[in-house]
Amino acid sequence: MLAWIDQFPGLSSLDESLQTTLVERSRVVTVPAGTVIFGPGKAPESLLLLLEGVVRVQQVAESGREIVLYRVHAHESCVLTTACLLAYEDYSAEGVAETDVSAVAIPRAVFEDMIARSSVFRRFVFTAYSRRITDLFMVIEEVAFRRVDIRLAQKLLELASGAAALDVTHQRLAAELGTAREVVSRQLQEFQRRGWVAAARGRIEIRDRAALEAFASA
Amino acid sequence: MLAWIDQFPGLSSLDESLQTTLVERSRVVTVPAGTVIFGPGKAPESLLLLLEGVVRVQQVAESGREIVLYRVHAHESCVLTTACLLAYEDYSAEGVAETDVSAVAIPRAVFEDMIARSSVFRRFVFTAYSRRITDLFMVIEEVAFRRVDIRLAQKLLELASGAAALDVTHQRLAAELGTAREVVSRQLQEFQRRGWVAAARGRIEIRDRAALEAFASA
DNA sequence: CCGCGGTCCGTGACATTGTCACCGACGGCC
DNA sequence: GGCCGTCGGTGACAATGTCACGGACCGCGG
Repeated sequence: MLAWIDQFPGLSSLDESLQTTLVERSRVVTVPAGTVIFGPGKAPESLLLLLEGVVRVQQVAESGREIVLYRVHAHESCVLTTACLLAYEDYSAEGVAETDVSAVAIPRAVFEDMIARSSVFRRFVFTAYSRRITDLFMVIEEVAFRRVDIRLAQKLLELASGAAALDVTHQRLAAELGTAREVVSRQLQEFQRRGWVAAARGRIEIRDRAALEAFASA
Repeated sequence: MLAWIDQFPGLSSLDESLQTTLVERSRVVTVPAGTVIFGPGKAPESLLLLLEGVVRVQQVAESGREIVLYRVHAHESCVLTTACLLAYEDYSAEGVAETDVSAVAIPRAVFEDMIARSSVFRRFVFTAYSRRITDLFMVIEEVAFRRVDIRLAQKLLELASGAAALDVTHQRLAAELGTAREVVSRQLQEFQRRGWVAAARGRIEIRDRAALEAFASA
């Protein structure tokens, strides 16, 4: 039952004995879509390595406005927020299971032990860290310096990921971008006027991908 | 010459032998104000622990717009950006010495060694990490959700830090907040009209701290 | 002393984005 | 069918960002 380790390239070169330790001292958990995995007042007690599903990490303001910081996909880990919570207290981001999720939970003590014993594990953790931090830098750059119409076009393409349509509400798109619903609605109308998309309740169809892509990279 | 370790509360409980190792295998460096310590195309090869001075970490967009992410003060470390660079490559933030800086430079190999050998050192590093990440979350929240007039008032009070006046240009304030100079100029005029501040070329005098504070916390 | 170049700041017109207060449409559900 | 919650559209307005200026100020060399 060492199977899951193979899903994490950064861990496959761990010593045989450490692999065994890691597998024996962790357990696989599953949570249904929509679960708040961690957040203010709900510190995780383990480091999660995702086997299946997607976790969305977002920030919620008192005003109710939201912004998505990044997503953790299968074969990635929640290091940043987790380790953050291990060391420090106050906190405002939350992680939500976007789909049903299964993950390996590594208890804090095991995490510390592995960090101490394995340079491979250290590299795994620090690499994951730096990738997330780079994501945060990108979010800051986007929010501070880029126009919302451009960002919306990018986000539509990203969420569609090749499909011809995506099921998403204006409110959700606004939360992705950290803006207001009305702004998204207006921009979508404009996109629609230009024939780039077609909108229906909770659904957006991509009509002219090329044009959207050109606009998104402007 | 174990003196500098005492300046870092998180390290003072290190084993005697590890303290010695750390001091022997690192060296103290000094850089003049204005130096770009790290940035795109200039990866640091060491972890820096600041003994004296302030390092400003900021992001610069192609458009020339800037935003300050956080500052590293004496008795803190540059873990985030440094370890980030140790593990991962592309990067867009830069660190600038705001004052003359003296710091302990811990080479990468020593850093890794200490992480492996000392739980105290690990705690020191992860705590510093999480503090910075919390800073980044705050920046995102500020930029995405808060009004610039409020943020400007906060920033003025923060930069003045008790003094009656501060020497800073509108351009610099704009970079602190990630906005445009014109916006700062307009807001400062409004503050001046209300009698809260008095502005001169490169200098802002705080006239009514109480009012500013009240406004900043609104 | 004067001129000169660079930095710093002010300004008006305009585009973009955010906020507020609505309203109607639509979809389940009893 | 009526009710209710979600979803999206709208207009007016405020806040913020952009652009293109121009003038004030500073240090410096002639």
